[in-house]
Amino acid sequence: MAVSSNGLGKMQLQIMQILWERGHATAREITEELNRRKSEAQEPTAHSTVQTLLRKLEAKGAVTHTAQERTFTFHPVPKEEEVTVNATRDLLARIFNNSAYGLVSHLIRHEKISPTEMRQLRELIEAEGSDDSSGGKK
Amino acid sequence: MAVSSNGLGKMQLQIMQILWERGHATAREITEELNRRKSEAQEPTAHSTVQTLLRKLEAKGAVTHTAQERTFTFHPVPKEEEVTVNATRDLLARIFNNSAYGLVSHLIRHEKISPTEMRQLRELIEAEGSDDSSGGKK
DNA sequence: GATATAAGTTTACTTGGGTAAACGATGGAA
DNA sequence: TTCCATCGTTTACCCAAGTAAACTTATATC
Repeated sequence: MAVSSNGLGKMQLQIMQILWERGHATAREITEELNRRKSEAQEPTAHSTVQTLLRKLEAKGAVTHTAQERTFTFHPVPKEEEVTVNATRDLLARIFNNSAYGLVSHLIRHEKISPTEMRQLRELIEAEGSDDSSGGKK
Repeated sequence: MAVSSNGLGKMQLQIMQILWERGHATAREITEELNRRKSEAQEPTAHSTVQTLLRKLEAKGAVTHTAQERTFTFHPVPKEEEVTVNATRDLLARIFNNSAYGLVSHLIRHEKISPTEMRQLRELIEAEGSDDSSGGKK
């Protein structure tokens, strides 16, 4: 394995994201959307590459397909949230010693957060801090 | 490439972490520390594997070495913070559409944060929110 | 009906991470 | 002085991701 311990590579993740947004898509649609998203100037991804990636995604159970005539429509299997949770936990474990606090303080120190977002964040934390039964945790 | 777009694999990152902690170390020290850290029950990593990894790390400029007699002492090249920033930005870009706020709110919703940490977090955000000149940002 | 088009399938290659045995050299122990 | 432990080096796999051409088949078109 490699990258992100979601079990999904960079391209694979992008394909999943397209599927999550649309609900489902054909290989052709995915190829086009993928290339629409990358800035011109960089090589578009070949359609056959996308098909190979879909194949590998299906092999590992990340997508399924249904057939319309002779065209496949692909459906995402894992929920986006699940992948998000895994990817985040991976970073947490690998870099922040499983300290969510460590990650947040890193973000505040090193990443730009607009005043608006800062305010929202404050509200979020106020709410969560005073009411511990908000139910989101795991 | 793969995993984490720090340009460092899982093992490579662990080696770097040991080097950051100690400042420097021999291959043998790294192997031992690495295996000390993994729970018994799982296979220790062979020393030659560690040497190969060090070699690859050196090839990509992540470590350098100095020789004492016929033993190499390895030194980390990038700062830990730099790698942390990159790994975090990678997650941010790939999963959270570059929204630090999105990541933080995800953490609050899905990861356990102790009341103590929650309080520290609140303080951190209060401080940052009211005083914008804390200098950490980039 | 011949053919271009487009879908899926097969095959193949590159790169990078991880794993580790085999090998050569050297220095200390017996 | 011989031999073993230990360096570092060389060599060799395996696997996953990514890339994509080549191939097969079927359909729609001229």
